[in-house]
Amino acid sequence: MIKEELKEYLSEAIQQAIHSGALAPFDYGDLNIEVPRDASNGDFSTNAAMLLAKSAKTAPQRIAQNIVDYFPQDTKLVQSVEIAGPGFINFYLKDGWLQDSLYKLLRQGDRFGRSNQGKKKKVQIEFVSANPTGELHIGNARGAAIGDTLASLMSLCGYDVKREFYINDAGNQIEKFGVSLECRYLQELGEDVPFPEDGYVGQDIILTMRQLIEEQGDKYKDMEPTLRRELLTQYALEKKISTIRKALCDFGVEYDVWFSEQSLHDGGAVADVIESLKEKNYLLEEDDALWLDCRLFGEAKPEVLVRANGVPTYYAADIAYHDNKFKRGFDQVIDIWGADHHGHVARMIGAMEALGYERGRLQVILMQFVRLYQDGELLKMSKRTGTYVTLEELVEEVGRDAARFFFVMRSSDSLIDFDLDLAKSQSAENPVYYVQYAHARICSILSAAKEQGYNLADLADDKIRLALLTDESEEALIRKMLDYPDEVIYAAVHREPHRIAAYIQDLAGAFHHFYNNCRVLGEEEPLSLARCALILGVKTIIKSALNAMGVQAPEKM
RNA sequence: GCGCCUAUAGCUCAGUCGGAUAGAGCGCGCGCCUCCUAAGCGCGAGGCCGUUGGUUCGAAUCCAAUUAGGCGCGCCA
Repeated sequence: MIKEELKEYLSEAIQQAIHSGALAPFDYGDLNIEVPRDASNGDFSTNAAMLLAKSAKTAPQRIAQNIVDYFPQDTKLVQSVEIAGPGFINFYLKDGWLQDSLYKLLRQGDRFGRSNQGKKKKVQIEFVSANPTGELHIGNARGAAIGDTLASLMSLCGYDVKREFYINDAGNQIEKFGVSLECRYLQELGEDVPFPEDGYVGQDIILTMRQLIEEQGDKYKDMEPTLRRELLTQYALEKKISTIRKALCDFGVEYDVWFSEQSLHDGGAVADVIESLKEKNYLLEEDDALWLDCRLFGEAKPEVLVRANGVPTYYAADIAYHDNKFKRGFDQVIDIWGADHHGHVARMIGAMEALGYERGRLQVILMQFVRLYQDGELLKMSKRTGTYVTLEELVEEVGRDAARFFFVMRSSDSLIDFDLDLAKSQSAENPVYYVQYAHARICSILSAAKEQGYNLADLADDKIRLALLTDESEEALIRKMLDYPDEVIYAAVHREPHRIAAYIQDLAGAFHHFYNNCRVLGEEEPLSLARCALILGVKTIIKSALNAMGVQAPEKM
């Protein structure tokens, strides 16, 4: 809000300078106001003069001087404007602006941090979408943490966000799954059946079949194999999906939609989308298979859509799925995939373009892998062989809050080495506790204040003398608090949820610094009340940010 | 071989369309609880921002090359 105001003054100054002939007319785009790292460079600053030097064909210093000369004199906000370094323009605001801003922040309460950046644009975020043939592993946990947090942040920014899980309940994997299930089923009934070489050796599917036998006995034993596999698969999928749903729910993630791949085949959507690609002349027939000519949108080679055996590929189904997303009216579709799906990105985006959807409406965020170490050895994770650490185990080991914070705080571009042996000790050192501790401390102070008879009913009232908050640590804290809405927007717009984790650590740090510098209780009442108001604001922001990350904000620790 | 991601303090990582003296946590050294939660705070040591070249007023950030690691390049998903 202050940045916007400064931007207007700045733009006014440039126009005045041009109008009076001090500067030759030129185009200036979006002006950038930032908060200097070092407060001695002003409360706010802009590098506009340096950026404009080229298009204005004038030295940065001269532009800066002209802007300063024509800067509005009588604003209620700005105390002074000066030029520094190679052409920075630094703004110093009038005393009390921080405290006034804090007042506005407090009036907004838990709406502080929300914005209309997204203008209710309809956004769908698809994440995790793990094969329902096994349990969720630690890599899925990362995707869950990132996707859910991004969704929350975008919601705060005024996007209309839906979370979606795509269930791969069709195709080859499911066939193999069925064969493995059938084999385990028969083995559990005492038959000597060899286990398929590429089957799913996980213990979990043995347990699932055991459960089936307990519930329904051996009634599938003499059934026709194809039908039997189908029924066993159906049974196991339901179990698996509900297990997955529960694990995610325990991890704090709830989806709006669980979308079945099979439904796309059954409903004819796959056939339809192939037909429309055919009409647009994107298809080739070769070796009895049907290919999408990806070269038409810049890819190296065609890709199979329908195999020689008549079965559509995963790619074909995924095109139909994304077509379906846009047909449901989403303006923006975001997928979060593991790095191993990298090769799939360009051809999915290309296929959407081929279908006539504007480039940019589908965006894919790739996350690098989580590598697991144990006893210094790399563990190869594989769902098929059943060697992986599950989401449940992770939550049990390190706790949901620590796990979510850990995954959200790292950029999705970074490869994570996760050492199981250190997981627990790491969790004790996890920065999440630093942030939660700040929240708990505040709660404790506020409840003590209440006990001591302070009236905390309306700390956002204009009778609270926020002007008393002039300690260096108080002002630094307020500055940090004021950053929150911009941080949320930045994280949401750039799809970088890890930034909010970094921000909230900074905020907690500023609070702890304040705590060690100033006493809240036991001062003269007006000051104590002002400080109560201050920390209430901090608490609100921490809670909002942790909530977006799916992390608890405890009242006590 | 081709494509994508990564390389910043001893370790794990941030670093805002290129901007002012490159930051945090952990670990290490010193100090701070008669006081609202010491899961905290303060001070200090620790950097060729992988390497080389380029772009410009200015590069950890952009471009090229190169080295190392991860991932992908299937009628798998």
